[in-house]
Amino acid sequence: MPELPEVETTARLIRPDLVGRKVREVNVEWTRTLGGQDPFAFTEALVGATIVTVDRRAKWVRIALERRGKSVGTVLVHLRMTGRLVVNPSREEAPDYARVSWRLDRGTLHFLDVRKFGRMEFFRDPTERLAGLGPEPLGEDFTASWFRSALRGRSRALKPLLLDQTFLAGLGNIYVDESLFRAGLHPLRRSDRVPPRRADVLHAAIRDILAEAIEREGSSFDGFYRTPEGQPGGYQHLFQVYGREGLPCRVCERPLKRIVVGQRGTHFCTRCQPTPRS
DNA sequence: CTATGGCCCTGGTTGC
DNA sequence: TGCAACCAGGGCCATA
Repeated sequence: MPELPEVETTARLIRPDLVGRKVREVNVEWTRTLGGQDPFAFTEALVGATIVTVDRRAKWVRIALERRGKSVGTVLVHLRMTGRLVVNPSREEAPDYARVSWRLDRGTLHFLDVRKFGRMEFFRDPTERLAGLGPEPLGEDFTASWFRSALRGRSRALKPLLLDQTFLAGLGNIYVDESLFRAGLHPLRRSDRVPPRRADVLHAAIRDILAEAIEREGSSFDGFYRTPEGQPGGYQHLFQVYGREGLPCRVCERPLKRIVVGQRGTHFCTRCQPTPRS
């Protein structure tokens, strides 16, 4: 499932094929991908516009558009579970599971999505849509001291709190489990009971793991995530706990455990991440 | 504020 | 072999 590293990789790899391109035609094959927006209005907003930037905020890919040198809006793409963005040379037939396609003056951008949870939405000003998001884990705002007091200010279990995009933006199920393992923290530990020193370790773990995963172009393990070029990522080879239920912990060799927390599969080591007292 | 559960979706896996 | 039930899960929403 695409999380920050996979979305970052996607944005980086499609950017060179998109920046400077003009949208010639838009095809909406699955209306709900537009998240309730009218397909005609969506198409009208895009056709004739030129792509000026492609970047990422949280798990959103942002594609900014202009006309005659003036900004006209931004398309936000959320890959959710199985979404992918790929750019094909023009004239090729739309690949399987193409939900929205943009024919460009050179090539075609396809939004592929098996499970149809993904979204592609147009905003004149995307600020409001992104307003509630927490800080970027790799950004300057996400400091150890901010994190320490932010944890103290909440009293939720770490796992759901780190998944909460309004608290911290970009983590998903995989990288939360991996970060908690590296920091030696149980997923059900309450955030306000994390000692400051340990909060610092978790802070570093989150940043280091995300950076390492970006270096390896994300994680591929279930046949879904691929880079826009069709290649699997490489970080799955470095998983310590995710998807390793029953296998020996790489640190202490005790079999790893899987529980369900907030309807999410949660993987951890009972020895390296001791159970909180209450 | 926090917790829980349903919903959206489909392909792959499991169970009989 | 065939088929139905079940599962994964990010974000959002309703409810307690």
